Amino acid sequence: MLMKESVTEIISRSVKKSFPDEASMPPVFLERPKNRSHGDYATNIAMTLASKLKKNPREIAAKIVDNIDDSVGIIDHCEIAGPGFINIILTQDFLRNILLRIHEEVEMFGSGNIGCGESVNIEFVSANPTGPLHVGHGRGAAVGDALARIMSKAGYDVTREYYWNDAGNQIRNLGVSINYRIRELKEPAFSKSIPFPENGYQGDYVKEDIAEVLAAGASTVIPINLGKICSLPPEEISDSSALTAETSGSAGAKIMEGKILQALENFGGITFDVQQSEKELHEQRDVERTIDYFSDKGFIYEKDGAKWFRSTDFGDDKDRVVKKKDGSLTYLAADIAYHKKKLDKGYDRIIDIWGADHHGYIPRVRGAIEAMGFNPTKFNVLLVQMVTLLRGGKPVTMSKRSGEFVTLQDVIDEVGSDAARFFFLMRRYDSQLEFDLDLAKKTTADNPVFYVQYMHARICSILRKAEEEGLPLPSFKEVKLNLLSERDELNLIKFLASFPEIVEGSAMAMEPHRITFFLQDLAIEFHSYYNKTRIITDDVELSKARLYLIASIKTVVKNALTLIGINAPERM
RNA sequence: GCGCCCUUAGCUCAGUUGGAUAGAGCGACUGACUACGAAUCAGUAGGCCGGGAGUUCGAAUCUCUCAGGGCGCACCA
Repeated sequence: MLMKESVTEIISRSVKKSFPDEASMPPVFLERPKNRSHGDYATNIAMTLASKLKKNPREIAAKIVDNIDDSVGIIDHCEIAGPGFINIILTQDFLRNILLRIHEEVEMFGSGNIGCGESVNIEFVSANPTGPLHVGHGRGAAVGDALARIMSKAGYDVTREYYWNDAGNQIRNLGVSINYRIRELKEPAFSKSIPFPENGYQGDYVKEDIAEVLAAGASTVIPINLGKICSLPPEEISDSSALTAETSGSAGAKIMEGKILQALENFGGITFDVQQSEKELHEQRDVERTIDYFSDKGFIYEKDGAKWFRSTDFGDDKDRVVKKKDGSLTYLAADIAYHKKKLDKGYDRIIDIWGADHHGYIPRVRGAIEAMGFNPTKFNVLLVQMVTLLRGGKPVTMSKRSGEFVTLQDVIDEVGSDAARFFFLMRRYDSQLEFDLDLAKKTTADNPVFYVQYMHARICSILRKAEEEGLPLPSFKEVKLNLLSERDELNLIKFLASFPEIVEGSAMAMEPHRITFFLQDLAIEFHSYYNKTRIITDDVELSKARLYLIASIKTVVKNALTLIGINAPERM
């Protein structure tokens, strides 16, 4: 049980005991006061009861405090402050015993069950397989992966999913781009007479990662007809309706999918439980069936030769086409089928992580979800804001059209996976992020990721040193924890004790950045403590107690870093 | 034109259900190495929480309005 829960329960019991005649009482909420002199926890319950009971909040508070029955010895004492806050001060013994729990639970410390096994599907990245991942995708990946880890830790049953948009026009556009590059490889003069396809993908990867591979016959996943591509009349190379375009596009997409998954693997080992292909939804007629299902329910009508989803019935500002005049299905149609498939699997909650530029798309998908009878509040879209890379204090210019952009892999190669992950999680996901590449590489305290990892390495170093001096990490029985009586030491213990609550709050609010902030705050506290306090002293008992403390810190730091997919180095 | 998000210290940002004197980091300035990692630490300065109105015991937080910035408004994906 969380420390906070135990305290909440004690206060709740006292509230009931103080006012037994009241049928219903508002729940007790505890907060951590910003000001440390206001205790370890504070509650405003007396103030919220004041209007209901028509009494002075301070009187109510006094009564509640009087009726507190704390047999376990968690609460040292309470103070009534200001307009009627109850400030709660915990006993030092109770706090110190948290260290025992950390040493017992090790990597499990921080786990909780606020999720109650609720099944959650988190879909993230889902970048189109028409090009490499760029920095924006990297942020989505960092957020999604961390959220999945955090929610798992908090007791949710998490499924991680990637949706491949491997069908439609963009794949054919990729196909004509590939065909053009293949032709160019085979006939060096080709590009002089025929211009590059208008909607084509200009990036070098089309040439280097796809066309060269296919031209060499190296990919066998989807066979392409090289002879046909090379014998096409030159003006038809840009014809995206040609079968060769689709085949080459699919072959190229397969190659890109591999590259994307590899980049994610390199990014702190991001993997997925489920990968859903859009093409497959079409091939298995899931999309057609979903439209039929919507038709049966009366959500579809025909106008101007197209089929429309009546999304305005569900809060959208206009109805949306699902089947075009030419008989082809829209992207939305497939996406509805895709979400139906997820819902049919029975998830309690669906979380989609999208780039913020897709926000206009939410009402129609939410509408479709509501139309399927799913509670729309269980469908969450996290919109991840854009990233600006800075080098030398100046934004790095990127243009998707010309194919000049910095890929996620480039950033990983330059600053490392750990720093990239940390930087992507240094802000709330919904605020724009400035990513300073120079800062991310620095090995000084200015660089937050370094500063945090250094805390871990430093602790490891001290523990090694202690061991060399014949002071191995003591067991709980050999430690006199009451020697940890410095203010800094108790503060550090409080930090560690709050970790499970941080995880819980982070999971419930779906805000991974809270873990990053927690780590930075803890690092400040630790480095400061280290600087004014010697861990290894002539006093063996005191040294043992302090070693026990810093070993606890090490465990919590490692657990927190793991939640955001970052290594906890023993040496740097 | 309509819709969504944003505006907090010089810069980049936190601020959990509305709570007490609004917090960090960076940058700036002043200090600390016979040391378990100075790859660090201690201290100082810096604010009308974009403006205005409302809701209430109480607002950075909720509502309205105005200004400034970003992003969307396809039978594209």
